[in-house]
Amino acid sequence: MLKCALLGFLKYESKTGYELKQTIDKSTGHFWHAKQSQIYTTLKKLEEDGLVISHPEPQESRPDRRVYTITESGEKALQEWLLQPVTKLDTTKHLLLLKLFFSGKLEKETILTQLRLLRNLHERQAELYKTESSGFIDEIMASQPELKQDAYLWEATRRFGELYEKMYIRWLYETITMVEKEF
Amino acid sequence: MLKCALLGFLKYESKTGYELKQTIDKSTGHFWHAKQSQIYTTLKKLEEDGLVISHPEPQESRPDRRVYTITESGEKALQEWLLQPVTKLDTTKHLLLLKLFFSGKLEKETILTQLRLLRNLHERQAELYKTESSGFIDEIMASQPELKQDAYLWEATRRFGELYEKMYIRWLYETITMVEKEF
DNA sequence: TTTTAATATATAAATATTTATATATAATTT
DNA sequence: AAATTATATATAAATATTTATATATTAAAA
Repeated sequence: MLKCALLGFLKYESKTGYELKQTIDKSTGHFWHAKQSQIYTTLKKLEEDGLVISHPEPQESRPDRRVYTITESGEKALQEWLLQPVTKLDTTKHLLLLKLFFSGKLEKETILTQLRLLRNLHERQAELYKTESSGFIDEIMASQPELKQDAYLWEATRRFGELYEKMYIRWLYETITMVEKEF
Repeated sequence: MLKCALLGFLKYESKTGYELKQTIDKSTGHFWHAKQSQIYTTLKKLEEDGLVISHPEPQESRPDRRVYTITESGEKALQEWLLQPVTKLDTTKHLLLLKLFFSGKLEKETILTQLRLLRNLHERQAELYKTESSGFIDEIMASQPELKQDAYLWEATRRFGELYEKMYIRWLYETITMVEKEF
């Protein structure tokens, strides 16, 4: 699936693996991330499949960069993927829940410390989503009005993160209270 | 990490790969799932590492089963893992969000159809969490009171699923409304 | 009563992902 | 001025996960 994500970004503009990593971290990072190494190997596979082409770009002060460009065949593959609807729930993995599930014999304080630690992390993350906030739709509509719909959808994914963190924090408070009372 | 999950289950009781698959599907499935093939290969690795041992159990009417039992060394590994706190947010992957992120140029109706389809799926899932509900804590406390704390934590993971689906559905309604208005 | 579906058991091959490592320059700190 | 950290570029090896396939019995449907 990372293949499709990379095609998605390259549709907007040609990029190097390094730049794609930066872009992903700042945009889809919270719902679709990738390590740099995966990006590089996936780009290679995309090129083998003819969905992108690359050319090296000499630089004076840095190692040469390899810039990837989506091909026509790549655009077709992207479009096909976009049109194919998602028909199953995501099966996500929650390490904290897994650990908690098996923590019945741990000390009360061990569990509470864990839950409070996570609460801090999620509260910080929730702040990030809020400050990242939605002002950028107006900016984009002023500078690149052809991206209006894109901007609304990007905002929707940010909003998901915001709601998700709120929900998570609420659950952590509930669960902390429960452990304090019942353990 | 599946290794640890399997150890967690085997700590309660020895099981075959097949049984572990059933157990996971009914308990941790919504926050930690695994394919049968992964369970079998992971059990093999656990045995190589000496964290479980297995013995074949002949059956008349079915192929022999191989029953896995946690070893002392496995219990130690499990305990170590449980005590090591989670210090990072999960980086989950949301296929719908990824697709939506790149869907700015699709037809309004294509996007709405996709979002409504997902809403149906999530509403069904939300129902499942509600009916699965929390009555089982009382049952367990009556039959196996030594599992009281375990039961409360299991219930907490179910509760997470319930809140998560509520949040997801709320976001879907919001997003559908936004697309109806802005596209 | 033959076929199909469900139960129970697993392996092989392919794909995806992470961790560790490598190289070279620029900027910053000691 | 030397050491450290950050930027920019990637590859190799290991691990995790999914998809496809295999086998044998029982129960259910046609």
